[in-house]
Amino acid sequence: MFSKACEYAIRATIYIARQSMEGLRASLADISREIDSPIAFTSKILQQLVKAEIIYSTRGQTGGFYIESAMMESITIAGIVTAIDGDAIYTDCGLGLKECSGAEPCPVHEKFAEIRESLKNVLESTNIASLASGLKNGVTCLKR
Amino acid sequence: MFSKACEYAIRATIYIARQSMEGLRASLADISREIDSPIAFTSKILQQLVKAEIIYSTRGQTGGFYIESAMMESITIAGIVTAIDGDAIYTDCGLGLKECSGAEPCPVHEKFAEIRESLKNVLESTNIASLASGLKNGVTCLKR
DNA sequence: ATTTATTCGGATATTTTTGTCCGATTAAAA
DNA sequence: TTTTAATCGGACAAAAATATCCGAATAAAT
Repeated sequence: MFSKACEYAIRATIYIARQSMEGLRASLADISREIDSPIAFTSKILQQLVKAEIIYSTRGQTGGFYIESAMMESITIAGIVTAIDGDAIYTDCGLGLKECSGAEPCPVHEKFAEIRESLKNVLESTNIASLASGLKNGVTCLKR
Repeated sequence: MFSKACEYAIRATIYIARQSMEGLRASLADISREIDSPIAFTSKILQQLVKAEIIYSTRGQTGGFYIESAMMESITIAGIVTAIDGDAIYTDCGLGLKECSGAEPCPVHEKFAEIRESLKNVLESTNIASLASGLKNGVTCLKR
């Protein structure tokens, strides 16, 4: 469904949020260990998230990544997906047609429009704060 | 959502069904032209569909690809997706975790299970006969 | 000031997906 | 029987996604 990069991005953001809830910064090494992802690749993805202003970073000793607590409820899965994979998953034709639309639809246009709509709703209504809480509770996990 | 290979597979199967409805075989050249896909790559994909017994082929002059009319209603999008992309889209964790399950869920497990379920329902309930009819009517199209 | 621990950015490598080429095989038509 | 038009199968090529390496920049601790 999502690219590997996007999967790592979502998992990393949830972990960073969990740490930020306790006032802690997360280093690249921490994140990579806790979400079980390749460290150098994860670094690139975190940089993309920083540029998209979904997470923040500071350099140097005691540096790391964090999320503003005020923002936690407004960061959605949808926002992360858009930042990393773009919005193809919401907008592109399921059969790969460039000009597929209501006027000139592919054979599965109507059915797929429904699915994409419900997917979009779920991703937009799911914020990082709630996911980080479940993680803190030990209800959910981010690796294996 | 699907791989390019799978998109071509679905479009090709619909076109072949449409032709088979009129008792015609479709050649590789026809298919590639009518669904606007790279011909040699399409050839490989058609061979996979033949092996999966979703479509049939005959060699030699006047040969080509076709679908048994008795089977048209039982060939679903879901079947084609499984043959080409496997069932990862129905079964794999949305965040890429290997052991994600109800017992040890990732943070989006419940929400994604819903989406996958509704996707699966749509793909399993959509047969090729109905899609080919829409194409024959000129309501839908397979290229551009 | 120097050391240490961190992110940033560019170049490179590997793997997977997508796509091409071409000869072998098949079967109908000439 | 030869030619022609088609699928099949293996090797190869190109592009995209995934992943690694390493030095530069930064900032706190020593």
